[in-house]
Amino acid sequence: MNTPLIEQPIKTKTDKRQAILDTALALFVSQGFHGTSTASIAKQAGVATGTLFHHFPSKEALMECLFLTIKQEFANALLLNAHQGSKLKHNVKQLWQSALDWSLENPIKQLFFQQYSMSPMIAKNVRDQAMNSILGFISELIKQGQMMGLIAHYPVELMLENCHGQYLAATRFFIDNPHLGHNSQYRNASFELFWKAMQAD
Amino acid sequence: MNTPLIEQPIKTKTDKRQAILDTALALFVSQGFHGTSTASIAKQAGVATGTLFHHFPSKEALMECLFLTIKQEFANALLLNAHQGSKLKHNVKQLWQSALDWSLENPIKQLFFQQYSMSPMIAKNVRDQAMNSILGFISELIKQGQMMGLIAHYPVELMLENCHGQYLAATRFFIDNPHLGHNSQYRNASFELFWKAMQAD
Amino acid sequence: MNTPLIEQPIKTKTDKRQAILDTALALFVSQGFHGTSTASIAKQAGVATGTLFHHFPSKEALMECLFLTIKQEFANALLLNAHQGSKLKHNVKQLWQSALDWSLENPIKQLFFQQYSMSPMIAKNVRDQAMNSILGFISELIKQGQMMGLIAHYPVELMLENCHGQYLAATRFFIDNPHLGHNSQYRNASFELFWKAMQAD
Amino acid sequence: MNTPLIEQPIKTKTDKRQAILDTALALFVSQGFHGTSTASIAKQAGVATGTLFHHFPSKEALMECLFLTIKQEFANALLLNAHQGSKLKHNVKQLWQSALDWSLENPIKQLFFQQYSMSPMIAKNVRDQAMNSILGFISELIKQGQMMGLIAHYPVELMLENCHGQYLAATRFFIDNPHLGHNSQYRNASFELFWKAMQAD
DNA sequence: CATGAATGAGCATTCATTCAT
DNA sequence: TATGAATGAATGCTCATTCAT
Repeated sequence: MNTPLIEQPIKTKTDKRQAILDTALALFVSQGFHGTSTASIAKQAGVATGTLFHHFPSKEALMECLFLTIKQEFANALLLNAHQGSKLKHNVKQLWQSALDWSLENPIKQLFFQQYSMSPMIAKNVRDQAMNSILGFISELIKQGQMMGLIAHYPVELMLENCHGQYLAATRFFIDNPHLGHNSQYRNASFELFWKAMQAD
Repeated sequence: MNTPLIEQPIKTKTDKRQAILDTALALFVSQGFHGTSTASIAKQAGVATGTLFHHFPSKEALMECLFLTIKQEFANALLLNAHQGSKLKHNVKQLWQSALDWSLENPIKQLFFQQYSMSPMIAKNVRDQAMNSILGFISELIKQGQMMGLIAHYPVELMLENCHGQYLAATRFFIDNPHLGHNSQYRNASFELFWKAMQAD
Repeated sequence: MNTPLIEQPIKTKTDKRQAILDTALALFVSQGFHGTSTASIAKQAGVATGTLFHHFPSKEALMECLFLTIKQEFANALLLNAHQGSKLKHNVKQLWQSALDWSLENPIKQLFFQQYSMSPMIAKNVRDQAMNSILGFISELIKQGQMMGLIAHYPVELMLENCHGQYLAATRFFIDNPHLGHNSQYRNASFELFWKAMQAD
Repeated sequence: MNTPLIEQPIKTKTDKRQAILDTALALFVSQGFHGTSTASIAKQAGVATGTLFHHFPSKEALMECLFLTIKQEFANALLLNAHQGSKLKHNVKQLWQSALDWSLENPIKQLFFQQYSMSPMIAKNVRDQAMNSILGFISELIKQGQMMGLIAHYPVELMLENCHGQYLAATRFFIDNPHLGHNSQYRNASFELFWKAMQAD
């Protein structure tokens, strides 16, 4: 980036759209969806109110886009680090760590999930779609583990919901206690709790 | 107004207050807090708009009252059935079953928790207070179990959060799949997942 | 109504509703429906913006109410002065004069009709309903005249539309030229044009 | 951009201007002036939003241009078929038929007149100008007929307004009842009503 | 000439809350 | 206590118009 003679804040078109998304994320998390006016998003993003509606047909659509974008980001982070080693437990632990890492590196986005993953703010079909695309992958892992005799034989849907619940609980804990986020005792404990629930006896 | 010859259904003061609470519960769950206007609560409860504000100083206060009332109801249901038998696992299972039962018998109230237990709608201190009053009791159980060597020695706060997460996951599952609510295979599975996570090796 | 010690401008509930209707009439005529904001109606009527929506569910509903109210007023004025004499032409002339008089006494309301009677602003069914309730009465007169051999035998619907068209033209003329409104030469001419079209040869 | 080998449908400048006018006509009639956004006109005309403003300085100017263009078209159609025969009634009938024909062949444009000829949408001077240029011609016909003793001696301005009113009524009727548009009984009736009003006794 | 992203004033409507009765 | 008409600030969204490319 070379220093221009005169500092000019130039925003490309993509920048504006992204600025709106970034600002919306921050405000939705800190003030809630209804507590955040479209005017305040636009203002803080440095664009006109009309611009928001040029890029997103409605406030709800903006929220939906935000949700799907972040979910995808999370899914990418998980898959990127997923090793297909021969030891299932090791693979699962890797996954768990990646998920924890992502949430610690993106605390705002994680808070966004905590608040909106189950809220009626986001249309049920969008929620389910996003969820299934990730949990579908976990679902396969569980079935595979059961066939190998490494994972307990409980109904898969129940186990999936349980995985999700334990993951949300763990991130909630680490975000409320950020100084423990890299404490291996706590991180291992969180995984062990999870794994003990899942493993075959 | 003279005394009518024919008895007319008269709502006592307490009735009106309760009608407002009941209606608010139903509407907050189905339409969300912000999606529910005080006018609609009053109308559906069969009272005037002003009446709501005679009983509750504000919409937020009404929500807070609702939240605390239901939490207390839940706590009462748990404690009522809590046996202090000698076998810890049995006691815990009893507790788990009571909690599941309550959520199945009060699905609307459970949905209310799912939606609002972690939402910024309810002031953090109120949320924490309600939570600790119940989890305080669970916390004691865990410590006791650890001392007896029956429960794994992970940090208690982490375990507490995990308990809560697993409970929310289980009720979410059973409310989404009501026909499995009394299927003992699923109910036992949900407890086993939980207990395996908690138990000492 | 006794004189209060201190003159207080008190508006009863009905007053406010009526003030809104009156103001809306004046503004819709002078600035058009879309050119008139609900805020300006409320302000000029001396009420809060919310009050307008307390009495009318929407701006369109306000317009519809205005339209039907004025149409009814017009119909009442016509019927009030309708004599059932034995001479048809005399009766019809009486009617024509009453209609002209009403429009001259209520120029704003007449302008309202000129602007909105055929505009898509008012739902077609509302327009037709209002129209038929008055034209139904005219329709009977025409049929009766035809049976008596006093009115030409053209299709009734066509004659009705023609009556309406001539009436609008006449009032347009007199409102554009107010000084001729009571000039009997012009008034008689307007009636003669009309009657000659209608009469049997 | 190099010359393409294959001919591609290219819109010439005039095409785009005309496309905008055509689209505006259709939309103004079906949705009203205020109900039609310039963006929607541009989109449906297949041009960019900015293009509309290259051809017309404002939405109002577009409307004015549309109005004058169509009025001229109508005037041309009338004059084209106007025979200057020796029998006045025959000439007038010819004119009436031409006018009816034009309105039946151009129903959208006729609806445009019905909606906007008297609306405050179009500046009064533009309206009057367009009107007089045509009615000036009619005005001459009336005076001529009066001098020949064929047309009744009422004030000319009143008769002009009456002509216009009857014409609007007739086209309204035929557009609402398209199947009668070529029924000679109805067409003749519409003329006879008109002519009887005008003719000298 | 043509484009379409950007603008920001303006609008209809909502809603928690008040208060005279 | 109970009522419900009245309030007016706040909000999501629209749209004619501009301008850099």
